[in-house]
Amino acid sequence: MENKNTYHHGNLKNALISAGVEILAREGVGALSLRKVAKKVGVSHSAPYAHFKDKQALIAAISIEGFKKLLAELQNTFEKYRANPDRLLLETAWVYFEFALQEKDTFKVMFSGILEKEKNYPDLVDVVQQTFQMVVNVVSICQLNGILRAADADLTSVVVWSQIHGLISLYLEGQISHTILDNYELRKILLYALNQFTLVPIQ
Amino acid sequence: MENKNTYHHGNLKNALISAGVEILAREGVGALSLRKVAKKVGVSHSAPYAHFKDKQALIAAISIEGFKKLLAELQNTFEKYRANPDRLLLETAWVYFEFALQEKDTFKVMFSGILEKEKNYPDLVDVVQQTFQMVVNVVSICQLNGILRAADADLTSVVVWSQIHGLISLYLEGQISHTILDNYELRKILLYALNQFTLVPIQ
DNA sequence: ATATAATCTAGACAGTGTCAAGATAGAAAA
DNA sequence: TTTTCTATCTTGACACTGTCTAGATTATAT
Repeated sequence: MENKNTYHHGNLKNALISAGVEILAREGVGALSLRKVAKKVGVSHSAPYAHFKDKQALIAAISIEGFKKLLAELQNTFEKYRANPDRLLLETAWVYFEFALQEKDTFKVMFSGILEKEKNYPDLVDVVQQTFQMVVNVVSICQLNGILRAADADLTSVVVWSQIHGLISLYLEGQISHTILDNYELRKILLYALNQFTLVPIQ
Repeated sequence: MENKNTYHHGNLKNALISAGVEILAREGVGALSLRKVAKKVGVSHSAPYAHFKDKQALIAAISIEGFKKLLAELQNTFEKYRANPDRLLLETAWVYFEFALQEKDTFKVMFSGILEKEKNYPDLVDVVQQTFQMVVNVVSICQLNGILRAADADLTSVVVWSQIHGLISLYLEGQISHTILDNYELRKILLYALNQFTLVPIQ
């Protein structure tokens, strides 16, 4: 995947992260091991320790990568729909859904509490905070345009985010019964959920 | 924990499940291993294989135990508040929160997608279905009493459940920023969330 | 150029899930 | 009761895991 001729890889840290993301996509979170990541990059099994304190640190880096990608897509959507606040909310939520569906196992890693709370990864906290800020931005615009109630934007954002996150999480875990999924497609369910929050019906 | 004198344990299957639950509570999901569970019960490292096909099967059994406990508490709450539908919704959600907070890692195991969807555990599907049915019951009563809109009870239940589940999940993962948690306690946030759904404000 | 630091390898260790072969004991059949 | 069968449990092995140490290699700074 990278230049492997030299003793020093040159870009090992990023190569390890990419390899980890690929393994997540191809084989799932259960197959993610430091040794496999190292082998995939063509480096010895303990080479990663020059760049990551432990496995958790690699997972944190992968999470950061995931959040950055999600954040970028949220920003795109924001620019695209900021003039149409009624669609902005739905499309923002939908981007979240699409990310979770496409990067199923990366999403799982990002939110499944593998990382212990004790250790704090400042860069991760940063990008999570930025991602949440995007939700706040969307909520704020919707409030200004009479689509959402004018309550505390932070509080509303947390609740809206939870709604979206809970829905896609339960869906990914297969917890939403098929009898419901047969009657309503995912986007319809999302729409119904978001319409609980809106002052004006959106579609 | 059980009679350990005889060669045959007598109640090994249940003992293994209990030991697993204890390890989850004491050391967290990262420390849950078949060998540790076996040692805790005082049995050889491969004795569990007489009762569980593999580690996933033990985890499924632990999940079932968790859902049964959650279900029992939901049923208690239902009986307690069925005459007060305005509190029923809140207290049902709160029981869900309390379970997740008390049995943090069991909750994580129940919902963190460790179990592969391919393998299906009928008993697990059963108890999950029963748990969801409790939500439907609560939602139905609330609809009959004009607390919730009279829409499809299944659809509304999925969305309400997602809201509750998303909120406590993000909280447990530490994703809800401290600036918000400093301003609002968890129950207030939950209340605000549920009031998005209700026709009449609840408190 | 030389010293220092960053990067990578090789080997080891304890712990893991899982399988195969065999020991033990309770249950069923004779 | 004795015999057979089957469920249960032990022992030993295997490949794989995360992590540590010691040392080799290369880049960087003095």
